[in-house]
Order: sequence, then structure tokens, then C-alpha cells
Amino acid sequence: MIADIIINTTAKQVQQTFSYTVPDSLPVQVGSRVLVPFGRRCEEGIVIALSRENSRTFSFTLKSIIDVLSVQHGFQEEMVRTALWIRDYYLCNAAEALRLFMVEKKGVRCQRRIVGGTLHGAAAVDEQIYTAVVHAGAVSRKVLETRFGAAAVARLLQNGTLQEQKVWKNTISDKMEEWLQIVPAVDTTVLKRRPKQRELWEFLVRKGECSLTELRENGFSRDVARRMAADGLLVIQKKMRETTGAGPVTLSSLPWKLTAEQLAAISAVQQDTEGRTYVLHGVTGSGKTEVYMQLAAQVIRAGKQVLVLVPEIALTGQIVRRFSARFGEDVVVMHSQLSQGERQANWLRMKEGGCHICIGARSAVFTGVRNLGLIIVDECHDGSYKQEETPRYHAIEVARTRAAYYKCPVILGSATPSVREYYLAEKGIYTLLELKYRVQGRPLPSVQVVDMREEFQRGRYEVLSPTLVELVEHTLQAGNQTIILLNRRGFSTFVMCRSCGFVVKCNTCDVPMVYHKDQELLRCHYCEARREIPKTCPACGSPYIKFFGTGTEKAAAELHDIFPAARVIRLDQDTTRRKNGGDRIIEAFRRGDYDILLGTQMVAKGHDFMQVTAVGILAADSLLNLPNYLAAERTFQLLTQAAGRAGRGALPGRVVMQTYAPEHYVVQYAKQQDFKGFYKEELAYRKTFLYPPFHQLIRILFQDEQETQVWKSAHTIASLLRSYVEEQGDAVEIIGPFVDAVKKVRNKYRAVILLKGADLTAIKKRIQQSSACFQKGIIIDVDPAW
DNA sequence: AGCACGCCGACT
DNA sequence: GTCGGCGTGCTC
Repeated sequence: MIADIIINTTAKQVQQTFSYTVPDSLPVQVGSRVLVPFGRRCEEGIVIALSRENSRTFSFTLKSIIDVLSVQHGFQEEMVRTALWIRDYYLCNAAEALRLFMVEKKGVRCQRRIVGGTLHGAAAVDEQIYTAVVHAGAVSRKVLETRFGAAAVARLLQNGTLQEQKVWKNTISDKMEEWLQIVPAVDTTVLKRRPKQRELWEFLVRKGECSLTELRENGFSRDVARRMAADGLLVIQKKMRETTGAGPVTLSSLPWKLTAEQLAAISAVQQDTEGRTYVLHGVTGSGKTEVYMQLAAQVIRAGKQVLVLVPEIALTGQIVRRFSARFGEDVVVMHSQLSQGERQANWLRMKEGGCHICIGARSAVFTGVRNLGLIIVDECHDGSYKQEETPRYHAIEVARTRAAYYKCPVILGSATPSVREYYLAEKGIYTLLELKYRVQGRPLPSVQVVDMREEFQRGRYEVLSPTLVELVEHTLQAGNQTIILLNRRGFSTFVMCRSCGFVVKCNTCDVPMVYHKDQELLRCHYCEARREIPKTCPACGSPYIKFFGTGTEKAAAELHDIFPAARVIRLDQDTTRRKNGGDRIIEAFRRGDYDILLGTQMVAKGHDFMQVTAVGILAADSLLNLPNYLAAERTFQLLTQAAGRAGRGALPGRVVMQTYAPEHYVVQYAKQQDFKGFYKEELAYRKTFLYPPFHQLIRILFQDEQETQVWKSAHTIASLLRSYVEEQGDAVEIIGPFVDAVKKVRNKYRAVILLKGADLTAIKKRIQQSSACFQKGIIIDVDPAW
């Protein structure tokens, strides 16, 4: 057999496949992670195809695979296929795409060590070093150098007294376990006077064979077995560690009274045999999680597995608790804060089929599986499903590709699906499932819009309008809770000189710095830069420095002034930095330890707070002015989701939205909680300007410390692509290069080229073939969230 | 990415 | 003459 292999390195020049022969003795499959000789060293390779020996000829002699690194960490064929799809769709390295599926990113590590060579009878020191090395067998160079000095070590390496050796360490070797087996037809009379050994013998006769862990669980010591093995009564063998058994499927299901809509949605998906994608459009509070769990139960009964994707860790807590309560041990959680060991254990349990449900954020879409039956993407509109570093994949597209292989359904649940997803459902490419009513007939909250321009004209400059103050006061008196959303952290958003208009910007990024009062510092939200607050204007020397704009810190301060007795907690990047910080704050608020939760968009994400009856949205239109085709959609989602936090318990909810653009269609539809209305108007806009879902986008970002260099390489690529489009008559529009929305980040200038067209497959192939597009400082983003 | 090869300048 | 700088090219 001949194996085609991708070398596990991200080096741009080593991305083609390499062919190796497969020794008959090795269990190599598509997806195996193997050790191969590569140049004059060893590397890890992933087998992506196997073919018969006589089917191909090569102009050079092939080398042979040395070993299989791990059976347990090997990929399923589906994972290899999905990885290669990611490479071709998102235009990244094969190894980068394959690494998405790995818990341990590198399967082999090279270690250099020093061993003894031949002693050239000389100085006593040399002999001393030589014998030290020989005595130890092998030593690392560092240890030797600190003991005897770098010069001496170098000299002895030179003259051959010492030699440097390389060893390759397998970091993903299979976990082995010792197994006991009786030797049949052996004379057991000796056991008469060995009661403990006889007991073990009888136990093994009943069991056939038994692992060492099982032995311990049954109260036998390993020593008894060892002695018996020495006497030839039983044999101890090493076997691959078995999956922690697929525990009994206990469904402590308390069947809820489902609404007719929930039942209809469940039965539609249950009847699926071709693996379609479903958009589960359910208003906030319509019971989507119950639908997920009922479907998951069905899939588990059929012996298959479920992947559940949720937006962020802050949100996993709640949904994990609900799933765990129902499915117990059959649920594992994947999140970035697990230790390497926990992560690996969970991954292996899923891959070997020992567990049926995996819940996690974006990267959980790559969890190994044995037999996939369903993928659920909760809050599918959320921006965190798009990875913002290479490979820049979208978890929904990866989910759909994986599901296509298993012919299993994908559920995209949201109260505010993205325009793209809803459009595909309307067109019949996906299937639309609607939940229009809240469970138990709870009403949607009533929404009041406050025009902040009028407030300003009346001379009210406070952050909180009188209408909102009244609502908060009322809610506090009733003993209920309030959520306040403000999409900016820090105290004020920028610092400006009143005399000359100078704005304090970050030294390395082209953005204004933000004033953080609790640290008495200016901070850049693009890099980690901090700076003292200047006492006088750095440009004109004037002392009239003023802070403009409002962040969560300032709003918190104002709330404290107006309601000194109210217990306020902030939820933003500054307060959630610590481990589980977000979950801790949310749980404390849920318990009722606080009256007001004030924060950035995190407060709007899917939490179920029964005691919240009021929601205030400050600066409802702050996202609207971003230079991004998704600005309106993002704003509508944020406003609707935030408003949806009110009135999820038995009590009705009230919402106040403060805005400078009350007549904007986004604000109007959000006020009515009218998804359909917003969707129609937004879709018309997208059609006019040929934005997704009508056209696809690719964004190519160029970064360099030299501004001229950025433009040079951007123009080179742009003209390369333009000439291709002209030659081929490809209907692709090439826009730019133009300056990025932020001109400079971390001292690197930024330029952008945008590709726009109904079908970009041909030009993607062209980009993939061009080495000029894969140089450092160039980032290719397919389907950018921009 | 590594690692070797090769070409050129500096120095015991 | 030789040591070491890093530009270039290859790895089945």
C-alpha cells in the first residue's frame, strides 16, 4: 500500500502531499497519525489517502512509514475530508485545517541529547565529562553545559568524545493497560495453600479476562497477580486502554407539556433521513432548549451522538446544567479553560463513542465522533461562531459539512437568525421551523423608545433618561431586577482637547484611547497599551482636556449616584477576565445577589433570568455607523436579544431603548420585536448592493510596518487577480486596495482588497495556486463578518 | 519549519 | 587556509 500524507507543519512550503509505502505490519488507515522519515529528520504525518502499490509509479524511491503514533488519536475518514474541505473553502494550509481536529497539536517532539562517543585519551577533565555522560546514558546539552561549561562541551563534541543524538518522542501514544488471563490446563494444586491466589483464580475463571483497574475495583492487589504470573499460572498482557464504557442511557426525562409548535418542530426533524439544515426561529422564551433536548434524547436512543454548540463560555453554564440534569454522565463539556488532560479525556470519550453529548463553544464543532446523529447550533446568529484567526472558519459551515457525511440534521436555533440563514430557509435550501409564541402564553415585553436628541435639547445630559430612571426606580421598588446594556466598556470613549480638538490616540494603533477611571489610565482596546492621562494637551499644551462619550464604568457611577442603595454589578471584559468570571457574575445575579446587571453585549446573550422585568438599552444605535454590511443586522439582533431578557418569568417585562436615531428602521422593528419586517427590509438592501446572501465576499488584509510595503504587495495581488478575472471572464468584482477601517494596529499599517461575486470558487482555486497570496502579513478571510 | 549547501568576507 | 555569516532550495 501507498499512503498519501500531509506533514504536520504549518510551513507554507510543505503543504503538498508526500507518498510513503506502508509496511504490512502496521494498521494504517485514512486518518492515521504516523511517524515518517522526512529529509534527515522525522516528522508526524496524517494519512489522507491510501492506494494500491502497483497503481502508481514514482520517479524516486519511496520511504516507508516508521510507525503509527496513536490509534486512539487517529482521525475518522470524515474528519480528514472535512479538514480538506476547510483548506479549499477557507484557503488555509492543510496542516492548519487538520490541526483544528487535534487536541494535542503536535504528535512528535524532537529531543536532542548527548551520548558518549570515543574517548581520545587526553586531559583528566575530558575523561571526567565523558564518564559522567556514559554513566547517565544520555544527557541534555543544557544540563551538561551548566555543569562543565559550554566551551568544554563544544570541544568534546568537536573531537568526537561526545556525540549529539536526536530522538523523536511520541506525545500521543496510546494509553495501555495491563490485562490478566488464566493459563488454561495448568496444574492448580499449588493454589490449595494460597487462599488469596485461589480467590483470584476463581474470579478469573468466571470472568475470562480482566483489566488491572477492574482487578483493583474487585479488591485484589496487583502483587497477587504478579506472583501468579511468575509461577506461570496466568499471563499479563498489555492492551490498549478501553473506552470508559458507554454508560447506561438514563433519561431522567420529565416530559414537559410541549406546545403544538414545539411538537411540530420535533417531529419534522425526527423524520429527517437526508440530513437537512433546519432554522429553528423561536421568539425569546419560546422553549428552544426543550426542543433540543427532546431531539437529543431521540438521537441517543438510536445509539448516535450529538454536538451542541453555544456562543461563549459565559453561556455554557446554564445550558450545560439543563442538559446534565437530564442526561447525567452522558454529557461532556468542551471549553478553553479545561486543562490539557481534561480536554483530551473528553475528546477521546466522544471519539470512541463512550459518551453521546458534547457541549461547547465554536471549537467543539471539531470534536471527534464515532457516529454523529445531530448537531445543534444555539443562538446561531452569534458572531463568535466565526473564528477571527486563520483558519477563519464559520462553525455553522463546518457543522453542515460534517453532518453531510453522516446524513444527520443540523439545527440552527435563534430568535434573531441571520439574514443569510433565514433567506436560505425561505428558499428551501434549509427548512424553516417556527416557534411564534412564548411558553405558557407569556407576552413579549413592551418597548418604549426615548429620543436622546430631544433629551439633549431639553438640557438633559445624563446617561440615563428620566424615562429609564423611572423604570429602574419602579422595578427596584417592586423588588425585581433590571438589565442595562451599554455597548462600550471603560469610563468615557475618548479624550479630546477642547482648545485644539486633539484626540489622544494609541501609539501603535490608529484608534482613540479609552479612559478607565478605576485604574486612572487610558487604554487601547485594540492592543494592550496603557498610558497615563495627560494633564495638558500633548499638541497645544492647553490644560482643557475633556472626556467624551460613555462607557459601562461611567454608567455604573451614575446609577450609583441616583440609586445609592441598589446593588449594581458590571459584566464586561474588564470584570470577566478571571476564570469563570462571567459565569460567576451571571449566577450571582440570577440568585438575586444584585438588583441591576450592567454590561456590554454579554448581558444580551440568551440568559434566562426569571426576576428580570426591566431592560434599559443605552446608545441603541452605537453599532449602526460601523462600516460593515452587517451593522444593521448586528444591531437588530442585539436590541431584540436584550429586550427579550425582560419578562421571561411569570412577570411581564418593560424595555426602554435610548437612541439618537429613533426613526431608523432597525430601531423601529426592534421596538415591535418584528423579525420578519426587519428581514424583508434588510434583504432588499442586500439585494440592491449585492451583499451576502446574494453575493459572496472574500476579504484580503495586508499588514506591514512599512506603509509603502503594504500598498506595494496589495497592488501586486490586486492586479494579479484582476488580470485573472479579465482572462477568464469571471464575474468577480475586485474592490481596492483601500485603507482598512482601522489604519494601523500594533504598529502595522493595514490595507484591504475585497472580492465580491455570485460564485467565487474559480478565483479561490487561482488564489490557492498563487504563492504570492500566502506570504506573511497577508490574511485571507472567506465570508468575512465585515 | 529544519537543515544542508554554497558563496562571500574576516581573521588566526 | 578556515571559520562563520545567512540567502536558497529541498524534503516522498
